[in-house]
Amino acid sequence: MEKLKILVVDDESRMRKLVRDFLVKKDFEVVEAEDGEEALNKFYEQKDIALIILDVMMPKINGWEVCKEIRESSKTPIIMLTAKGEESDELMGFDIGADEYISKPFSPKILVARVEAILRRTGKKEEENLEISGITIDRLGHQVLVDGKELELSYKEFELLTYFIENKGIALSREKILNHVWNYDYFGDARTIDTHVKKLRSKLGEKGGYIKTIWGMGYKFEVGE
Amino acid sequence: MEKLKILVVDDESRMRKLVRDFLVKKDFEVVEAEDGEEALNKFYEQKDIALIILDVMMPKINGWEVCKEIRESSKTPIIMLTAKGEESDELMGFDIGADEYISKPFSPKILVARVEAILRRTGKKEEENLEISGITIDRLGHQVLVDGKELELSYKEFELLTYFIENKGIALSREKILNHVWNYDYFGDARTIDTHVKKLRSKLGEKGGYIKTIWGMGYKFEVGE
DNA sequence: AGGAAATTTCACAGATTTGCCATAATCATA
DNA sequence: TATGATTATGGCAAATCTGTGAAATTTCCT
Repeated sequence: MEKLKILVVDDESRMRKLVRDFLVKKDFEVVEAEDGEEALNKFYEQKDIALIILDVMMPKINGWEVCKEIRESSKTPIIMLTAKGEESDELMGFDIGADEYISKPFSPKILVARVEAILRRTGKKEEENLEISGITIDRLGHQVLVDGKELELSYKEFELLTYFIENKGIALSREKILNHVWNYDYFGDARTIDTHVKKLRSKLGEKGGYIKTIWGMGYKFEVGE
Repeated sequence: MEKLKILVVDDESRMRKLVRDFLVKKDFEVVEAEDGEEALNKFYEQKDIALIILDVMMPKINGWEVCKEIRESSKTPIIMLTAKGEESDELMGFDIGADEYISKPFSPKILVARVEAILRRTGKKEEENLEISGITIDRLGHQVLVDGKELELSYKEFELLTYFIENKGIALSREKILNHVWNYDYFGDARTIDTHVKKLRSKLGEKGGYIKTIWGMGYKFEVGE
């Protein structure tokens, strides 16, 4: 699977390195820029920046300007970093369309968590294959390979499994599943899901156990444990 | 999605109306109160106030008192409105746990921006993990790790523990717990909470002691002491 | 239209959870 | 320390939820 590219903009190289290290550890690809101008250039050069982490205080063009400029033509998520919780800054941050606001000093852990949360929310992996512990989902081909061998699934089964794997580790209520895998105007019985889960589990064989039941709530796809 | 409820407290009806109009335009639901007493009542009646806008100067109970009282049992964001930018006021506002401080006169636009910023900031929590002294709550995964190991909890147990930890350090009455963790239409015995606390404590092992009993009142999650 | 495959619905058995009670243990206070 | 009030606990029955197999429907092809 392609790594997601994140543009990190800060004039302090120490800060960029810090952030980069954490992001790389989480398997993102990092592009750096040390001022607003370079940031804009890199952003336009690379067409596939998935998210931007933007320091406010920078020489030449400051963070607000960069944010505004990018918002003219793109909805790429932006996280703003500002020194201390200056209120006016915060206000401006949201007004001009930043998605998040984190004040320095921050824990890299938090930053990474936010990044992941945002990317999850905006989820832009439409066309890529998903793979997890021997199960490969080929979206374009609409087929699933288990340990390299094709697994025959019906349409709904495929959609359901894909949804599970897209959201691995996340507990999904039946209602949520219904809304995503079925049409929004489906008013049938939520227990239908159970039946599909049953078939999925059985077709997945030993890997069927990855679809865990969360009693009183729904299901969750999770490997291990 | 449900509209978020905002409680607007000010003795001047003109001011309330002004604020309300702006908030309603931004698709919030507004509840009004014209003095501190009414504010507290409304706050406790409605279980789902998302944010409070609180004027300081008010008859009966003033804004500071209201803020303090609410903070005894809740972390609901509070924005204080005070006449003039008196520093002492501002300081006090933050000391007693207000989240923001806006001095009159202010532009409603600013107020709305702050409201949105705060809700954004605090609302994020849905997606983030909570961690405290070895107990990690993975909300998305609907599971709890104790010192890295998964702890099996039932649905209610999970909800209850999450609620405790979200409000760590705050004494929670049984009624309040009931209102948050149980459905609004539950009219059973408040003693049921005791039973769940019992199970939680037992499952948490030595960490079970963090759930403290507040005699005659309810419970509180607190590490140490 | 006929038939096969895919989806849903249904009902029941088996699990798990939840709420409540009785009793023991604690606490606050006179 | 005695007493009334409040909380802790173990146990139980009722309520709730899930897994399944099978039947009922719908969809899709030919």
